[in-house]
Amino acid sequence: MDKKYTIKDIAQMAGVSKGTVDRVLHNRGKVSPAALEKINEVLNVIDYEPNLIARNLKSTKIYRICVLLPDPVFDPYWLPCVSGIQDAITEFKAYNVVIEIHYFNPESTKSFLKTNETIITQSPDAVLLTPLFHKETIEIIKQYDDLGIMVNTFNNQVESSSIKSFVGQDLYKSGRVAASLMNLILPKGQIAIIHIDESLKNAVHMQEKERGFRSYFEEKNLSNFSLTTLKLKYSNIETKLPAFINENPDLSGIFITTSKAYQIASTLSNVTEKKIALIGYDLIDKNVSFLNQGLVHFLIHQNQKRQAYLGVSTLADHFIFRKDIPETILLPIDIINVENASFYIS
Amino acid sequence: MDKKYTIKDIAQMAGVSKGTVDRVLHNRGKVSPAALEKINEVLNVIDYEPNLIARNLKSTKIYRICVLLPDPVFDPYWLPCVSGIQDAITEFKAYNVVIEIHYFNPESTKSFLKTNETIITQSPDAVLLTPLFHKETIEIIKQYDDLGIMVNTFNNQVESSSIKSFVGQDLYKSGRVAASLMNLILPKGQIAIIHIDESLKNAVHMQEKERGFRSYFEEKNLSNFSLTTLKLKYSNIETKLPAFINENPDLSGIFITTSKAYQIASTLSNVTEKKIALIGYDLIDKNVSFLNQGLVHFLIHQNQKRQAYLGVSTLADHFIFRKDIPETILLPIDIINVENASFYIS
DNA sequence: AAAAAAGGTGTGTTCGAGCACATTTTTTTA
DNA sequence: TAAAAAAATGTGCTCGAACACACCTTTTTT
Repeated sequence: MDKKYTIKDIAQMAGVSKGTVDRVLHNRGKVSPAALEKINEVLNVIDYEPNLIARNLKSTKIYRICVLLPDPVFDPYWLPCVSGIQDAITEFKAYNVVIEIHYFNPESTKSFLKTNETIITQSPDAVLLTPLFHKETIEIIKQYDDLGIMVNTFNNQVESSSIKSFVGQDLYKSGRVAASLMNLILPKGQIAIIHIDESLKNAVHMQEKERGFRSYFEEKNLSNFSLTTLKLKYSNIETKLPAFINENPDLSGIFITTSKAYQIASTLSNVTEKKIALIGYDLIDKNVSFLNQGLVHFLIHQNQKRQAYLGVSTLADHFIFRKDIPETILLPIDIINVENASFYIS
Repeated sequence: MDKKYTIKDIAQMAGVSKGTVDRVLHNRGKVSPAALEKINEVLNVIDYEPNLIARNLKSTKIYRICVLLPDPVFDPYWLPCVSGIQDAITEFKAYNVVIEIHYFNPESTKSFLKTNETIITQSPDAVLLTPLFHKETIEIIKQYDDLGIMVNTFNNQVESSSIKSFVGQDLYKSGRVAASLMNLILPKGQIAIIHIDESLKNAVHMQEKERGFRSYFEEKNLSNFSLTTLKLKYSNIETKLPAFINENPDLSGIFITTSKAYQIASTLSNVTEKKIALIGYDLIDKNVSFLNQGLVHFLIHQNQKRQAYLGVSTLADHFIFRKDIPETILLPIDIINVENASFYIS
């Protein structure tokens, strides 16, 4: 019953040749009704699963997947993605799948567009990208779609019917998780929601997290808390943050919506002795260092490595094994404190 | 440069036949020093990676892996393992790997031994088991070793040189994680560490968690807490727990070292109105239900599904792709509260 | 009625590794 | 030096799916 049937087996059972069975299996036509019926009868009885190894061995087609990634040189946030994609490269090297990373400067739309052009000249079978620049991404995706190049996204969500799949996290919910932890650390007081970003490219990202964060406090009617939003840039943290702390003596917690918690922690430790609860995102080295020092209380792990890995591996599995590509994959919102951090760092 | 070389390519480059190349690659001998050198020269220049698909297609050998699992009928704790193994079955069905689950009654050593005998008669290539019964497991593993059957373990750790691999969690550290969360919820008071188990088969498991839990409070010198250990059985929770609560009016938190937090939560809700912080293990339905009701504050996810999956998949990867089997795989200690639970339930 | 086209079927080759076996070359022995 | 043994090397088949192509049969066209 567990026996694995081959096309040859089916041919023998149906009393035809393997060529005819092949034509039936692939709907290639040129089969008489009589033969079709005989073969279908056999197929209904047995459970035929084509041998994927044999199929793959024969196919000489090489699948090309390009990954469009912000250069980690500009932001270490993207470093784990490289490692995730390298895992995929190793895994699928044996099959006829070539995966290439193309970097762009996350601060420059021009760089983004230029790298996309390079990719288009390569005419890959699929592209995985992070839609950092909303308007430009929509344009680009349309181009890919016209060329018949499949597009998957990760990290940032963008609405487009041309996108095959999205891998990421539920940002609203992750804001709620942060809020629930903050509520555990603090009995009351003022909480600042700090967005740090040079440009506005992460705007939606950050807003969703804030929305989730606020929704928790509103829903629970926690009136002994007051929430304030603060927008900062890398360049003005050192001046604006101390000023904000002076103006808000009741401040007892800060939720940082990006991976830049370390910048807040660092500035904070120079400015005040006061114990302020910090919750941020991502296990980048500097954040973990402050976590270990006790200056950051919790980090939410967005698992970019796995996001990137899943982004390409679903594509590769689709090409090699004809697996379906799930429309959305939402990764769990991992809660990290000093005690369990080491297990998430790879 | 990325070109994939075949044995035929190497043969051509070295000016020998593919048979000779094959003998060199597999150290099968019967190769002249001259030929050896020529081939090695080529191998040093190019980066030869055998085509795993072709290798696997040829091999007619069917690998058999047996999984020895406590029947989830007796304890739903084991249910996710079944699903994890089924994932592996689906994944490796295409290759020549047959994976079978054999159930035993976790309350009966006899059942454990009997199932092992059944497995031995099947003479599989490898066995994955949960060493619930320490003494019996040691015996059994020795038997498997003598028969040349590879043994992997998961969930419970057992010392034996015959064991190839262990997949699980660092229980000491998971106790510490629980402690750090408890310390966050409570400012002070008495905390009970409750072990619930019918027999002693989980003794080591539970003790490690307790040790970790206590170590956290000792290390931090948290003198405003007092820790008490309490051992219960399924049958006497309803009587002993209320009595314990009466005797300890200062009790403000409970750490349950097994997956039976729901039993404590259920009894507690009938006995007292007092808000007692509960931290337990595992995302079984009843636990999640109490988590959603707010009666359980945190659950630590032991991810049995992934444990079981990794247990067999490392074996299958070893057989198919000759991958190394890691000696220990420690899964992350996932912190779950009501806000992020849904993402971990599959 | 002959030729052409379309329909139907089977055969044979390919992919790359692995291994059995045949063949050639070298060395040893009588 | 010839025969036997050993060593070295090459050839050819297998695994299963995919597909090209050759072949035969039936239908359509001129």
